[in-house]
Order: sequence, then C-alpha cells, then structure tokens
Amino acid sequence: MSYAPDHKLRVHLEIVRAAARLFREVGIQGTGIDRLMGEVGLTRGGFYAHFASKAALAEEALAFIFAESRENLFSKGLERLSGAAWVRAATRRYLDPGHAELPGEGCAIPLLGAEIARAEPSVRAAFQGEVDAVVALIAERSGLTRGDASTLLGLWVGAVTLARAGAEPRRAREHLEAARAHIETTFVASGRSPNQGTQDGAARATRAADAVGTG
Amino acid sequence: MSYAPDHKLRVHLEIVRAAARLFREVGIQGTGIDRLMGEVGLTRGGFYAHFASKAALAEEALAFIFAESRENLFSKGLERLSGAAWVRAATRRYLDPGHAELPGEGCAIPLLGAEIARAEPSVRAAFQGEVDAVVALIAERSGLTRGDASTLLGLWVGAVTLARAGAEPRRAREHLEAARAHIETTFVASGRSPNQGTQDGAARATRAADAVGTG
DNA sequence: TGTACATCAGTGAACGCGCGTTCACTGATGTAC
DNA sequence: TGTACATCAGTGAACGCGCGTTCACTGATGTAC
Repeated sequence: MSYAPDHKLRVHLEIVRAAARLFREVGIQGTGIDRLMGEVGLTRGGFYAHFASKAALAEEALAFIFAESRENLFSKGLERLSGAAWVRAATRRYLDPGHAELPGEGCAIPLLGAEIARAEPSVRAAFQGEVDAVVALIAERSGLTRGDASTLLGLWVGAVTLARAGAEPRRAREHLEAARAHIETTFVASGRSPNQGTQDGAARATRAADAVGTG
Repeated sequence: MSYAPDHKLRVHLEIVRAAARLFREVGIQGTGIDRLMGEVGLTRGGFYAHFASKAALAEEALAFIFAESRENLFSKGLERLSGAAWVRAATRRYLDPGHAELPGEGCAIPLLGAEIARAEPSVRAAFQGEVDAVVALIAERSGLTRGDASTLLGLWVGAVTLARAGAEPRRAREHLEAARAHIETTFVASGRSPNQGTQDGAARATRAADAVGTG
C-alpha cells in the first residue's frame, strides 16, 4: 500500500479528531487505543506509526480541542465583536444548554481539567499553556483585566460543571441561566468593571459596542 | 475471627474514608479495589463483604465527601456566620490555595464532576442530590437567591478548576485571588445583590454581620 | 470446666477482560533497470 | 514494456499488567451443651 502524499497526514488528523471527541465523551483514561483506531477504520497497531504514546496523542488532541474552542469563542460570528458586546455573546455561546449537553464537542476545561491535573507533566504543561492563552485572549478581546478574564472563564467553567452534575435538564438550565444573568449584570451592564472599581474598560467597551452594534 | 460488635462498621468507614481520599487524588476509575483495600490493611476479596460493587462504594464515598464539605463550609468556625459575612468567610476557605493543592481533601465537584457525569445513573443521581443540597444550604445561609447561590458555587468550582490546570503555584493563586476579589465586590461589598437589583438580602446581611461581628 | 459447633470477616487464587505497547509481517504502489 | 525491488502505512498476535468480581476456604471467637 503506497498512498497519496497527504494520506498519512489526513489519517493522523482523523485520529486526532476522533480522540478529541472520545476523550471528552468518556475521558482520556476511558478511551482505549483499540476503540479509537476502530473509529477511524484501522487497527490498534497502526496507532504507533502516528504517535509515540497515548500521552503524545493527548497533547495533540488538547491543542485541537482548544483551537476549536478559540474558534467558537472568537470567530464563527463573534470575530467583529469586542468589549462587553463580545462578553455577552461569548457568554451566551459558552453557557448555551447545547454546550453542556454535547460533551463530545465542548470546552476541554470542565470536561478534562480534573483528569489532566492528574496526568503526566507534559500533558499538564500543554493544558496550562492553552488555559493561559485563552485567558489572555479573553482579556484582550473584552478589555477586562487578566484577573477579571480569569474570573469570567471560571464562571463559565463552574456553571457548565454544575449543569452537568445531574440528569435533569431543567436544573442544568437554572445553573447556566443564573451564571449568564450574573455576568450580564456584573461584566456587561454595570457602569464599571466589577473588580477594584477602577478598571472600567469593559463597560466603556460595552457602550461603544452597543452604539455601533458590533463592538 | 470473631470481632468486636462495632468492628465491621469501623472497617466499613475506614474503607469509605480511604476511598474518599483516593477517588479525589487519582479519580474513581484510577482507584483499584486492590490498592484501596491495601490502604486499610486488607485484601481485595474482603471488599464485597462491605459493598455490593464499586459503584455502591462511590455513592457512599460521595456522601462522605459532601458531608465533609458541608462541615468545612458551614461549621468549623463558620457556624455562627450568615449573610455576606458567611459568603466572605466561606469564599476565603474554598478559594484558599491549600484547597487547590490538596485534592485528596477537597470539594468533590471540581475533582469528580466530569467523571461522575459519565458514571452510571445511580452515582449521577447521588451527586446531583448532593449538589442541589449544597446550593440550597448556600442560599439559606447567605440570604442569596438560589440562582445567585448557584453562581457563587460555580465561581468557586471554576476558579479551583483553573487553579489546578497547571503546575505553577503563582498562576494558581492568581485565579483564586481574582475570583475572591470578584466575589467580595459583587456578592459581599456592594449595596445590592448582583442579580436583578431587587434581591439585597446578602448585602443587608453583610452589614448586619459586620456590625455584630458574627453575622 | 471442657468440648463441639456455628459464625463470619477476611483470604487469595482464579475468572474473563481490556489496557498500552511491541514487533514480525503484509501487500499495494512507485521506482530502477 | 516487463520485471525485480524498496517503501511504509497498516495488520494482528503477543507481551505483561491491572481491572472488577466470584468463590471455596480459613481460623479466631462466642455459644450450646
């Protein structure tokens, strides 16, 4: 079997994509190489032609998932928003019930954070780097301080974690709606930034965004 | 071997206690019956004289962990606080760096939430019940609405999840401190409750607590 | 007081299974001659 | 144009291991007689 020049690359990406979904659905520990390779129509032995180990795959899959999340949060209709208008739109997207209900496509932090905190150092380092990058991007786009950006991300992560705690969709929506309302009140609608009372970039940005309709 | 009348009960509790620690340290999936029983000085076979299955143990261990958390949040020096004074004190305790650094003794929600969301229905139901109970207790003690209580718990959970994302203690403290500052500003110090602008029980309670020193 | 027996928490070998990883091998294609 | 060979992504059996669970058994004690 000789293949098209981009064949291996395409298969490699298919494995990463399948891993990104499975890891989130059943956990990294819960995803076996056998099943993973089966999902892309191959057998277990071929895995090691693509990755040195499962941990190496985990690092690639994490990068893939975070790239997807960055797209969801900063592109796909949100690319022209900034300041509080972006905060509002990104919050609605992150706290959408569909996000909590489709773990296979969701943010890695609430789904894999705990597992990765127990994983080997290389995986943890990759994860920390991605989280730091997301906080920095949120701060940049929203005009919030790094601290407030971290709080905002934490609010998202915590609300989705609580929403997934049970089987009752109504309870889930209550958690998500409560966080959304809180963020609208403290990060979006108030005349000042919630923290310190001296950082009002977000609020200013909000008013500007509301005025022009895009941020 | 015939034993003291409370012997089996004591061993049972020892197993639950060890499981509560191990589950949080290495995950439920990551905790083997063999190792667990070894930690209490017994062998694997004896496990099934105490529990019908690992899932049954998980339910008991969850109850144990949440009981411990309720103690940490509502007793152990906080029993006489209520309203915003309690919010401030409980927040400082939950967001203490030591909490993030000692997973074996921490809150179950950030550590086991994702794993339990993938577990069997009986375990998920037990978890949801515990989370609902915590939200209700927070609302009762703080004077916040159920929604704001959920938001507060979500903030705690999210901040600790982010704090555990990396290996750098300084980063961890930044996440925790940011959330703490946000909560102090929005849930504790403001003259009104953050949400809706009509629920100001917490703020009133704060001032009362500050006046008498205990809440 | 002494003996036989019931109790039952705990033992440890064994069950079938899936794990991550290794490795000798396959076989369709592109290239060399 | 036809044949021999190199390539290499993928195969699948096998490695040692740990998993959750079962079960025939142990053996120190309390009880019955």
